[in-house]
Amino acid sequence: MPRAAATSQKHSAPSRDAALPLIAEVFRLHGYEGASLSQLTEATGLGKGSLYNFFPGGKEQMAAEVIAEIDGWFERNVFAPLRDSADSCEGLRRMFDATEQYFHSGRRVCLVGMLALGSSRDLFAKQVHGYFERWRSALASALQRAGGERAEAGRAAEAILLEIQGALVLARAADDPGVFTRTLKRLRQNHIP
Amino acid sequence: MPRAAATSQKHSAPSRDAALPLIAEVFRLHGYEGASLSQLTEATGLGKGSLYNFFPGGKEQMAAEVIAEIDGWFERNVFAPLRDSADSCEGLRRMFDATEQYFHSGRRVCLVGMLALGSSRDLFAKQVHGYFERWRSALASALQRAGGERAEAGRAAEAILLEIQGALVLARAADDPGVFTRTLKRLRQNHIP
DNA sequence: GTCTATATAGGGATAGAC
DNA sequence: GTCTATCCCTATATAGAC
Repeated sequence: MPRAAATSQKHSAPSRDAALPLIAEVFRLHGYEGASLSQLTEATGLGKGSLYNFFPGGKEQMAAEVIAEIDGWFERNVFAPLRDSADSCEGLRRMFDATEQYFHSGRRVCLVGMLALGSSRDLFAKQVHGYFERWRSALASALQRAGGERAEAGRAAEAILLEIQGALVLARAADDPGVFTRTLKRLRQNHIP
Repeated sequence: MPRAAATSQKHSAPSRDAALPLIAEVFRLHGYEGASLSQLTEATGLGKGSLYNFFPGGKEQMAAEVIAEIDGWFERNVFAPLRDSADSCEGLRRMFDATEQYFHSGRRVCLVGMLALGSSRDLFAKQVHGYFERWRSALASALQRAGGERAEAGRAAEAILLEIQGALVLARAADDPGVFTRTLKRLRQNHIP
């Protein structure tokens, strides 16, 4: 990626990949169908023309690229550490830290989970499926190396993922991020010796 | 409710409260923003005129009444048994049975959870909050009567709810209802002696 | 009460000037 | 590459005939 250091200041024509996180936030706030082009232009400071120049496929392409970026972030900060850390407990720790950070301690929803539930689910089914499957698989690998039996590690990985997602739903429903932080704390205690 | 026995056959002008479940299903399939009046008219067999005659507040009122109906169903089939069963384990069993049935063993999403995540969350925040809080509270009561300490029962109730929600998200994301049934099975084993 | 027709607004998307 | 103006469509909602 041939880009210089400082990304622009959030208003006044940000570059294409500086715009992606802003687009992501609009989707998180309003959902896929709920997000309108007007909101997208306002959030990015880009006119419709520029948006369609960057993303000829319109909203659908924007969402797809947003998912891809999220997936990339998790690949670097979560999946890879889980798979590659020499000390598997260190991998788990990094997963929990990154997760807590990414979801802003429960104040930020999971866009991928939202897309899984929403009406747009079929549009992005493959990406959504891949994201969770790669997370589950990397987590299972770490749990197995931490001393678990193979089948049991797989089940535990699934359970942990689902608790994270559920905590995000409930935190939002109760308007209490504490649900999320409590859950992560409990997961750490249960799975990191 | 002054209504006779048999509700109409799903097509050709169902009555107002026969329409509600059909409306609910449209919301579940397409989300709140994703659901259009055309889809609502098609699913119910009612013209727009009739729909607005029944629900002058439009989509928002329909969704609100759908949530109220869901809430009522859970009150009767889940919350009340949890609170009132003489044998608290019997209450837990009835909760898990009703939950598995309601969500069609993981093939049906939780509309209330969806609304919690989506852009419409502020519109229905109070109802969403109330639904989960009453569930949590009833469940905590049962767990406490089953022999748990008060604070611990509260935490366990929160954890169970969140696992159910997370399982629904992941089941949809993975397109594998088994995630949900496995989770419920595990929860039964862990909490029903 | 139920329908058809219509009003009005906003959606996504494109064309073309700059 | 970026904007403005515009296209077409579908959305929600309403009016009025029956």
